[in-house]
Amino acid sequence: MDLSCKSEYALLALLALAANAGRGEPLQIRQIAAEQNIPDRYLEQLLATLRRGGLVRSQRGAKGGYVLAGEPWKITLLEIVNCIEGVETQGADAQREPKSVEGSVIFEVWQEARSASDAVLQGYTLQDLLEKRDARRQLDIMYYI
Amino acid sequence: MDLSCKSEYALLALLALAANAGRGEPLQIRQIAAEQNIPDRYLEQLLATLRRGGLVRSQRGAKGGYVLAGEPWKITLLEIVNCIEGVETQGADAQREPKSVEGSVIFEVWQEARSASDAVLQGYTLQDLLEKRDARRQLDIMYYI
DNA sequence: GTATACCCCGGTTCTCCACTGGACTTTGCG
DNA sequence: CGCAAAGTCCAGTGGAGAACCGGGGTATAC
Repeated sequence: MDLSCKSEYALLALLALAANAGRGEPLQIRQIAAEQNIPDRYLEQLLATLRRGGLVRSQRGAKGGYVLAGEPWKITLLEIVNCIEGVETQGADAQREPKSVEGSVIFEVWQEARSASDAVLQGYTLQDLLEKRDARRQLDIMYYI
Repeated sequence: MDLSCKSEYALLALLALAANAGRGEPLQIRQIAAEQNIPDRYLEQLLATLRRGGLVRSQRGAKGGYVLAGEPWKITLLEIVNCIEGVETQGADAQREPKSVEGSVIFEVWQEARSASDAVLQGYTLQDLLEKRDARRQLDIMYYI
């Protein structure tokens, strides 16, 4: 599981939504895309996927936009990645039936490695990322002085 | 880090070489390719990469072939994957300079996840895989009865 | 010297990722 | 109502990389 553009864009967008969660107003695609340097037509697809996954809610029409569907401290990075990277990918991985004993042993080890990295991703929520970002900003100010 | 054909083929080939390590005779590409169902011209490239990485040694000419360069219990899966998947991939990952604070925070989390899965891969050697395979074979016999 | 292996380099096909475009629908506001 | 501003759906493109194949060269055992 390497970091793809897709996942990174989705994370950035959700982070922007989480930071905006206090105000009642929804954020629009153009705004998120502009401030995070993401191609807007592409971000649109990702937000649609996140909506179908139930992670964000959308408001159509003028003054519309997107809001986070849940609390920032309840949404883990693993949920986000699983949603954005597609469940059918897991299916394709699972349905490759092992042709040899060696193959299935290798596959088991890889699943273990995958579980390990999934556990890390499950250990972080959007809220955690916001806090890490703020801590990082403080650090940057320290360095600037 | 998902399991690619490349890595799986390389693992299978090295497993065959490890199982053959007792005898002094080298294994030939055709033999490995035939018994593991790997396209031989492709396997040739992978073995060349493994040779340049110092994981196998080759013997040219008639009665030639490949032998493991080291002891099966000293070669970890992480070494193999790093060798076969290319070091320049890590470079490309590392050299993507973060454009925003959010981006670098995300990147750090992903590195942590990567480290976790790398640790799992480092915890297994070729010898371990051979033993897992043998245990699996015993299980299959039990089921057969 | 010849057969048998590895060695090197290049090409081909195919799939997927990142990205773009256009037509449509829904909503707010004058 | 009518228009503009937003999201929604579907369809396509371009480039990159993965998997694979072929041909000619070189070393080695017999």
